[in-house]
Amino acid sequence: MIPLKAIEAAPDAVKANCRVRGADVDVDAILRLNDERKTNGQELDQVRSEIKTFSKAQKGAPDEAAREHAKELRRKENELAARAREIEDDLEQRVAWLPNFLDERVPIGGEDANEVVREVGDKPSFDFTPRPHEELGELLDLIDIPRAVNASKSRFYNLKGTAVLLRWGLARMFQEHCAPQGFELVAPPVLTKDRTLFTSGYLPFSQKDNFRIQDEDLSLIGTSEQSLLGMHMDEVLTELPKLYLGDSMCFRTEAGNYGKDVKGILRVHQFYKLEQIVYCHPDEARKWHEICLENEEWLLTELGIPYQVLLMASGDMAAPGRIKYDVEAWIPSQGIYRELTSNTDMGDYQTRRGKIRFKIGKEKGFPHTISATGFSDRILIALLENGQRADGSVVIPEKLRPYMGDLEVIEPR
RNA sequence: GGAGAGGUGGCAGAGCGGCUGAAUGCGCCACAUUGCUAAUGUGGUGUCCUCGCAAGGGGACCGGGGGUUCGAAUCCCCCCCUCUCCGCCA
Repeated sequence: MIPLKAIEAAPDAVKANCRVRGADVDVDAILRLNDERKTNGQELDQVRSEIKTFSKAQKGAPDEAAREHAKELRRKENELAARAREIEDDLEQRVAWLPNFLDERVPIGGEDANEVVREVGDKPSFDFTPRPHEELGELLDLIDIPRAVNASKSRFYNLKGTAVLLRWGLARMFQEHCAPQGFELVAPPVLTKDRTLFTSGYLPFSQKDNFRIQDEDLSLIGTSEQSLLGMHMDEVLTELPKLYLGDSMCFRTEAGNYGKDVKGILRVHQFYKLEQIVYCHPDEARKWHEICLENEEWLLTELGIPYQVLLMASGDMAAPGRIKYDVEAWIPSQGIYRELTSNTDMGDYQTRRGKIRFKIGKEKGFPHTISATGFSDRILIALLENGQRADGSVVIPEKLRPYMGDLEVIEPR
């Protein structure tokens, strides 16, 4: 949420930001409404003040003329109050659509303007044609898509046997790495109300991305980020940073992605994710943004998965973001890097929306938030494909073995 | 799902039509006292909107929304939430 004061102070900067981020918001209308809100509010306060002093002078006895006068004041008050509500609703709606300001490091442009920060790891070379993960998954009895489709619909999958152990093992491994930094596990509700989605900045922007429960003010979360922001709405935090690892299933409609990545488990309606959520002092946001990225990279390095880090361009970032890194893993069957994790610094955009404040000593303000994937089920794609051998078996990375009962290789059944 | 109770400041807890932005206690801050700590005393201690250079002024907020009234934290209606008992249940 961009505060009204900031819009008043620098309307041109807000307009420029909208232009760069492709947001169609009428900033002048906001300014006009804001002015009207003030003048209308002043009249309202004036009338209310009159009502107050008048009724205070009343001292019990209600005479006819006095009543008429008071009723007239009340009529005026109702009128002005109704108008105030209209103005505020309109204003709120419009302001809600304003995207966050960008960090100065963000490259301006579309997908093509994304910058490769670094490439890490050696891409495996195979003396056979590497199989795509969905084939390996079937061969090794790890992923059963047809039967999940049978029970649900397309874009669902059954994770089976050792694959579930992989998920658990990875979660444990990542958690053990992050815990000493202060990250605390939270397995939150996967259904949240609209206000929570608004706070995290998913509403009103991506209305269609969440599955909605009929006749309820509840939607399935697309990421535990949503729950973990809703968690602290209206709170005044007295300690920062607050570091969480959100453990949850995530649900996405993938509306508008028909025909895209239909094979395998890259783009699905439901998946598991361990998410790093940071609430921190504004001065520390940059530091934690980098730490979260290091954590993501740590895991991939430990697993020997080649990856690249991308600094995302303005056009490739959702409205709440100030700056975002994506980490993409090498996918041998496709011969390209694909997004595995995503790490966004939201500034105070979300905490302002959710009225999440901090008060530490004499200092008050809105904490900054960072949402960064730890890992999600997508990592299995990279794990299987990069670890595969000619016979379809998959070698488990050494560092992961302790979490897998020392299992070294997953063999075809 | 059925029956009852309740939602007040950072917390606990009064108030149940005007003198209440709200008693009292705890916490917190400042000052005083004090070898240190503890204890004690005095004062202060919410958020938001708005006018003002400032000092300061006006307004809103006692779960949310509507209503009654000259006047509502207090009365009425609707919704949400919490607790207790019963039922059901992984």
